[in-house]
Amino acid sequence: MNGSPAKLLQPAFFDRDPRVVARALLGKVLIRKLGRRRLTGRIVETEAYLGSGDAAAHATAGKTARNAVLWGPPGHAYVYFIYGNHYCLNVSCLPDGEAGCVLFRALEPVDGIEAMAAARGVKIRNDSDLKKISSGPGRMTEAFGITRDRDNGKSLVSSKSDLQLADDGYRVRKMLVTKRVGITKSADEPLRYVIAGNRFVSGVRP
DNA sequence: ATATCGATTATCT
DNA sequence: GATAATCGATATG
Repeated sequence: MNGSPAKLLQPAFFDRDPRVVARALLGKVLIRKLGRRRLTGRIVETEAYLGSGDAAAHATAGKTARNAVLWGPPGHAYVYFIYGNHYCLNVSCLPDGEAGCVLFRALEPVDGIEAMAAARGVKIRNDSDLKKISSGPGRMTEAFGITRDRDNGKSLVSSKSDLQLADDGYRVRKMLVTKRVGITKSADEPLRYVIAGNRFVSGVRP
């Protein structure tokens, strides 16, 4: 449990440019409700994907069955399968009819750490093993049991949803902006946002 | 410490 | 038939 009660984010939070939303999401929490238990992770790394003009975005080639959620109302989950192995979670941005999203790349485990570690198949022997739970887009979806069948198109801002985004009052001190990871097109755009110094950011750290 | 590579499948050319 | 918003294992310095 957490000291301050987490407040569910509103649809209007996501009815903005993905770059604004991606920054604003740092420090917020992702919650998976499992009966009376819950998994919680703090968002420490995001990337913005825009509409037309962003060659790296799935929206760039137009609307298809796979990416239709991107054109839907803001605050909904866009989940896709990648590299034959992994799911990635995004949240739709901008008003209904406009495409754009934020990719979640890493979470700091908060609640349900044992359950998440089990879902990932990792044993927590020491402090650094915690990073294996949800530091990476494919890792965090596995920890949360996020799949396309289960979660694609689902609202992340409904009190009835089992997957939610909320604000628990945490304040981000400093944020860094870098290039996005793992893409070949539009690879130099500064659209990745991380909480400075947070050890759960994906990749190698100094 | 960094580098390379195989896994495995939905989607698009 | 090629590619992909990745991960984990293995090899090498």
